[in-house]
Amino acid sequence: MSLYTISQASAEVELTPYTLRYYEKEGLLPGVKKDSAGRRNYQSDDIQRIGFIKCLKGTGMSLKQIKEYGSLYAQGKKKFEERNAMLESHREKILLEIKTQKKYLKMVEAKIQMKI
Amino acid sequence: MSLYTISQASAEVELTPYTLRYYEKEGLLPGVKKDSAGRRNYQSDDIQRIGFIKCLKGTGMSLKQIKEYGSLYAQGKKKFEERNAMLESHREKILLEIKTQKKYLKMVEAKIQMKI
DNA sequence: CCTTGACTTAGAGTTAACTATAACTGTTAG
DNA sequence: CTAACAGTTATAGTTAACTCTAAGTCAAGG
Repeated sequence: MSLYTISQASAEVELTPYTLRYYEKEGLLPGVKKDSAGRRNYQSDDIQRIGFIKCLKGTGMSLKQIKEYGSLYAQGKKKFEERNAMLESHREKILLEIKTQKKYLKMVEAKIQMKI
Repeated sequence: MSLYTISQASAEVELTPYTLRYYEKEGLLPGVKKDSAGRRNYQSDDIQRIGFIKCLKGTGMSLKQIKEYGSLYAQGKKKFEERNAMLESHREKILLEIKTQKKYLKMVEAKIQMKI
């Protein structure tokens, strides 16, 4: 099925309908189609987009920056360099974050081993 | 006997004096000594504690839970089991988080490779 | 003695990201 | 036909974690 109501989309992407509307209102998810009664109809393309938003957000990008990324994306080829630079630098951030998490993991494990 | 003023401690742990006072007010950092004029004197032990708070916070534990952990810690041996269970489950959370970050990293890298 | 500056407290303000409410509308089952 | 239901909007409220302000204290240097 390629069409989702807001509650189906909500279940699919594991975000509440509130959050989906909020993301749209904030401009993170432009162009969601609506039916004749004004109800949102999420396409599988929208689901993909939300998936990537979750990825960026889950790696510490703010909604503001995600919106910025989306806007570059919407501007197509001419903003390709800028958009990719953004992803590259975000990639570095994730790598660093993983490194930090591993360091912290060691600290927690050391504390567990202490047995005091 | 290394002693730190709040601004020295702030520089040492890379948290603002505001944040240090806030943590103390919230009960995350009980027992910080003060001099005769009422000014905080952080001991190297306090610096260690703040380091571990940063570790827990940096791995997604809420200040509320960190406070809870600290309170178990303060109750010594009798709460050892409970405290260690908390760390063990937090350890699992970190492992999962690292896994998720790696997945997201792959997604970002895939997007970079797309070149579109 | 006086000013400067680093501290103190209580409490107010800020920000991000939701989360909920109220009032309303169109769809569908009985 | 109508009641329940799932959606809509605009707007208000919540939460976590700071961050700042105001008013005051204290010690040291000139």
